[in-house]
Amino acid sequence: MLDNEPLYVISVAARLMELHPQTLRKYEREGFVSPSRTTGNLRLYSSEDLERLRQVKHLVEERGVNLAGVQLAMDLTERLKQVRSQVSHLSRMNDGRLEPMVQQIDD
Amino acid sequence: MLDNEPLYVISVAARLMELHPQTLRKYEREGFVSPSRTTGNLRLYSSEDLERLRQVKHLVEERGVNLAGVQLAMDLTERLKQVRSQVSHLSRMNDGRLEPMVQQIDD
DNA sequence: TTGCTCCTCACGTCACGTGAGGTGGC
DNA sequence: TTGCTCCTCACGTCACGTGAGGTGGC
Repeated sequence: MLDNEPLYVISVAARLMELHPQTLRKYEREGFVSPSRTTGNLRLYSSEDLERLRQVKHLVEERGVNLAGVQLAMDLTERLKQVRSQVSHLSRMNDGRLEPMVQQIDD
Repeated sequence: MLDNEPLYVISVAARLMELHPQTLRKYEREGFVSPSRTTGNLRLYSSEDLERLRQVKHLVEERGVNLAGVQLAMDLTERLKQVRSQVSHLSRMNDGRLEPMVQQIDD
């Protein structure tokens, strides 16, 4: 985390994300995001927090997934990311002699 | 598909799966399962169909995922399966010299 | 004929978003 | 003080499961 990273209180974060402040609090309760706090207990959202919120918002609004589904999808996406990094590691060990078997599809 | 594979009409499939017949029809409408049909248009569920239903039932009942989330989870699981097969292929090419970087976690 | 199947429509329940209400400290 | 924040409670809406109702063919 950078020292001069911008941080946003909930009203600003909510406006930036076009989400209701109560929704941000709910997503925190669900464990999707963990904003830091001021000594006065006010939430401070980092760019990283906003990025997480963007992912959740996309799954909920665009894809109609409920919060249990968001949880699962983020777990699976994380695993996929790990296994893909393993593929890229193994490919490098193979000195570029192999073609990828599976094309990466991004959505 | 085997010739002598057992097939079940909806009442039997529903009893085996402990799901309401209307729920089976709904899951078909959602594209989670595609039972074959008799010439008289009756649904016939194969063991493969039941396995798909088992997965859906698990995600819905145990994990609380809605149907949009089930769709997404099954897509991601399929991709994970493909990438993992790629890992195992690459590992074999490496002649067993490498340790796996990532442990497979099954749930 | 009986008991199944097909379909559509409707209702109860629950999750989720969001507003209200009361509090307290920059 | 004002306008924010904190929290909890409550309500409207929508998705989903499931029942009813009417049909038709093994």
